[in-house]
Amino acid sequence: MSDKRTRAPRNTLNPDLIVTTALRLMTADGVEAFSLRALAKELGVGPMALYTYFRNKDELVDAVRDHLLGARQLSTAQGPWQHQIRSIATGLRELLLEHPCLLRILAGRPLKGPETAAATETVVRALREAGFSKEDAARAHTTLFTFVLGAALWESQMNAEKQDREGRRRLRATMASLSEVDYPTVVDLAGELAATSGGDAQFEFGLNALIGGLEPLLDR
Amino acid sequence: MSDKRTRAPRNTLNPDLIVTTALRLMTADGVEAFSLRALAKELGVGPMALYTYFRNKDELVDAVRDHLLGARQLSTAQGPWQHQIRSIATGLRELLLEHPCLLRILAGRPLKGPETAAATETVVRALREAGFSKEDAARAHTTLFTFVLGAALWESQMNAEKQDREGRRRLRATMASLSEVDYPTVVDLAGELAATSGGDAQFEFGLNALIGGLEPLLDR
DNA sequence: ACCTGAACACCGTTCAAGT
DNA sequence: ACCTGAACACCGTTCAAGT
Repeated sequence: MSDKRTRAPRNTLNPDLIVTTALRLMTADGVEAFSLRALAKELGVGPMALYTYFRNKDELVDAVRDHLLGARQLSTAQGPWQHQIRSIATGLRELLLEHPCLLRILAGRPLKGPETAAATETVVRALREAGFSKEDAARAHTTLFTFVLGAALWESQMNAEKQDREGRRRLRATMASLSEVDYPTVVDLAGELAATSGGDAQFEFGLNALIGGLEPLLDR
Repeated sequence: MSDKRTRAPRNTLNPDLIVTTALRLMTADGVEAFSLRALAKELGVGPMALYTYFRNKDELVDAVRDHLLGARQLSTAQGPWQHQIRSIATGLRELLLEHPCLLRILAGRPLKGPETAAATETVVRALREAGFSKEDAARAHTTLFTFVLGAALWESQMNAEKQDREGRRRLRATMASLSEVDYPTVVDLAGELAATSGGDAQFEFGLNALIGGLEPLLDR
């Protein structure tokens, strides 16, 4: 792609092209492997060309994050609050699993911007309309968000580990190495615990527990 | 400390010294800033000296993680299952907040080893003795773990952002920039939402909801 | 305004070599 | 066994300079 013999023409670049290409590289090789130099080479320009559009690497990564958060349109589920927040949470998990790089970006830096305001609005409005207090609605929202983040992060990591057979071997070897004397219950539940490393059923179990635990707050 | 004039004497290094020093550097400057070269300089040796004890950087980071996970002794709380798992979860959160680098390590790679078998044993045993099914006990355990991970990760990041006044300014500016027309509920709950970015109360809210949501499973 | 090349101060890791 | 120095193939970013 990159033809280093000629100077890149003017306006080869624009923010959107940069972000899209960056996302492609991150998806292919992972966020940790992503570098400005590799991106520049892919775009057929020198590394410094990127600095016309982004002040530094962090800003570019933030732009990729905002691109992904903005692309997916929100669930507009109606009905009971349980159904509404379940729908938002499920949608967020799907987005995060579809784009592991987004997950890593979120796990690596705080959200400073209004990138998630729309999702937050839907969640807290559903809760407020259902009758939750201001404080409970706010706390429930963030609990939901951090749960989805943690669950997706863990699931994504375990999926990555299970990609190669070496990883699967390590996981099995670890379980087999556990002393039945020291950890009798863990050994007894080995199969069940292994099944919790990901999947829809595991996520829904947690989500159901969380939602179920919020219901009593309405009676206060 | 590092006296580059003379050759480092034999056995200046040992795994424990390396891990302890690495942890100190990570705590001071963050995991992302941590490098083998900086560690070697701090120890007064060449970078390659470390390779006698660890195959590569990842293995050393894993060793730091295992060091931290092994150091803290587990809660041995007795009594109702709710109290036992609450105690484990609270202890894990404290450990993670005390050592943000551990949090970043856990968020960055799967646990392959039996590092957390003791904590898992306590949780699943408490649940099994309370009458939960094998599957529910396993799922509840992982739900609890991922919730603590996500909550601590988010809290830790928001804390970091609020460290410097620039970060606090950004957070306030973000909230102020939100349109009351588009996000009326978010604007209305601005104060309450800001209060959910961390703290014991926020964590306990989520933990209570989760535990409360597990209770009905006992009646099936 | 938009892209470049050279340079700086870093990385992790391999390889061959000292003691 | 334990530590070294030189080298390789990378980084992000600054600075001065082209067009």
